[in-house]
Amino acid sequence: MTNPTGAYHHGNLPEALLVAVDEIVIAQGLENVSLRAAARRAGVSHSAPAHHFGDKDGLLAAYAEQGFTMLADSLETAAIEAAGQSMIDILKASGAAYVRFAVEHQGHFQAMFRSGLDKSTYPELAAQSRRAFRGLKQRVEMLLQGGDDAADADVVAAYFWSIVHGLSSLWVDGALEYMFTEERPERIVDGVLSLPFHGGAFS
Amino acid sequence: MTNPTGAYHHGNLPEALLVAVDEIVIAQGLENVSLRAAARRAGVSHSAPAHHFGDKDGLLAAYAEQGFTMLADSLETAAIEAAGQSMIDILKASGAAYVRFAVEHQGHFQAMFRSGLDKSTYPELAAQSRRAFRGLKQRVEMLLQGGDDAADADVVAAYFWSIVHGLSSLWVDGALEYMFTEERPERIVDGVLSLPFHGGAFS
DNA sequence: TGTACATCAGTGAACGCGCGTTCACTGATGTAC
DNA sequence: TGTACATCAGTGAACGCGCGTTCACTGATGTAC
Repeated sequence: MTNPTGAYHHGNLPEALLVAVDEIVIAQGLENVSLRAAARRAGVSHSAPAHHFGDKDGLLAAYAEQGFTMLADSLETAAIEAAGQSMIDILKASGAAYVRFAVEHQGHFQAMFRSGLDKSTYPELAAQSRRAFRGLKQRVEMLLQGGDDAADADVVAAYFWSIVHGLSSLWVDGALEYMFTEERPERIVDGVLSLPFHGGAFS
Repeated sequence: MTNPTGAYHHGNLPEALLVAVDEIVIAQGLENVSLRAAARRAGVSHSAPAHHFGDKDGLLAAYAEQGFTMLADSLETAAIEAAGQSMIDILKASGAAYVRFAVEHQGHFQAMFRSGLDKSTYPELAAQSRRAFRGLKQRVEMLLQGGDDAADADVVAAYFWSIVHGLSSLWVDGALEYMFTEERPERIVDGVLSLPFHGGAFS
């Protein structure tokens, strides 16, 4: 009887704990996430999280998986909304969605790539991360089919992924703002996303 | 009289502690660095590190600063060695040096961008990070001077930086190998670094 | 050549804290009959 | 309509651990005279 509503049963504790984790990562960093801190924020006893997630890694894996699910959904939505435009514009929209996701869900983004979790231990986490990447790669392959270049799809996919992941990482870690003090990050990102297939072999 | 040589004075404890930090980050992750663990590895008492670095953040800041110094030096060396080649090739060599640094010094790379240290508290850290970035930016500006495009130097610098930083991050976090299981990361990186100014406006 | 002394480098005990995990438990819910 | 019972959700005490930081200290070094 310690949670906000006064009820013994929380109602949706797993979800509430994931929200708590997100708040902690944003406010105090990924390294300060703990089962006890999440429980505190959710207003339950310190041992409640283990009941749902097993252990600390289980909690982090669920949080990261939630992130990959959201990212994959965002990329899908962006591609659908850009349908009918040129392949280059569809890719630009996907890239913008990737960076937007990273910035709007900085906590998830960090957990997804930096938690050091072994994906083979968490099959659902692995599945969602592959789903997120698969969409990007498919669109790169569609772009290449239109061209007359014998470009390597893996290399071009890695090229595009590096750009959007690099922008995301630099922004999330404060490096973009630190190095371009007079620019709004949004403007930088928009400018960069116009360059990848500019001129040359891909247009 | 507890250190390896049996001497009370260590000789070069600050440097030995930075080596210890590096080993810890590589073996156990950035989040497991502690003053006590570093002291243990260096074979000194747990309170010795504070004597040289003040507190934990001081130790991490010194480690990150060492990283930026090495990165700036590497980029400088790469540019000097590529002197005489085309601006595009000089940039490609710089990008390769950036990624090589990140992979060969994964511990430093993580501390440099992910430690969450406030650079205004550590002026030397700030200075070295700016020095590293300045070289990259200057070479991008030299490339643009040669072209007839009114490209925005900040945007092109961010573009190039995103690519090399994205490649580095994805590699360091294991994502490159996870997503391209049949490829050697070296081949992916080499391929990607051939694309940025391929064809079009920059050639 | 020796001695006094200042300075620097590292020690070790102590403190309070937050952590992950375990476990016997209790409260709440839902279902079979 | 009620009751017995199984199951699920969350509690709270306890454990051992590693941590950052402080502080009075001791050992080693170097320098002035």
